[in-house]
Amino acid sequence: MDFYQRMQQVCARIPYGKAVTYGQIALLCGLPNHARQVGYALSHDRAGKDVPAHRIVNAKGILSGAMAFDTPDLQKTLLEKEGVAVKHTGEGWRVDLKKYGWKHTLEEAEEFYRLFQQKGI
DNA sequence: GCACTGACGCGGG
DNA sequence: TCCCGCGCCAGTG
Repeated sequence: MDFYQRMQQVCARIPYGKAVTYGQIALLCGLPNHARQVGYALSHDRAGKDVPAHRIVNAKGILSGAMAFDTPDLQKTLLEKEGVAVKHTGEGWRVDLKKYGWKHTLEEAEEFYRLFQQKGI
């Protein structure tokens, strides 16, 4: 099970209407400090094309919007369609991670990873 | 092997 | 909260 396969498994478990950060994805894969690889993987479709990439944002909750989607507003549109409020700020479109974040604490993330390991993934 | 790149993260002020 | 600097690491040429 390599990094990209794990990523696919983790991404597939992101709940509808929630947002997660790159760093959390890496952590849930059991590989801390690999946030950049998560971004790389998504932008190059290394983790499969059916992952909910629009639910992945950076640590501040800012949408990448780096033309990685077909249209610049696609990520924002998809999130709003799921009931996630997206607010425009100086840095770009931002979601409230306090409200819509999937995992809020390190403990929750570690617990999730333990369950992941038990399944042999 | 080397240098550079990037959908990033974090601590300090 | 915002801004800044430094750290991080697989891919790529």
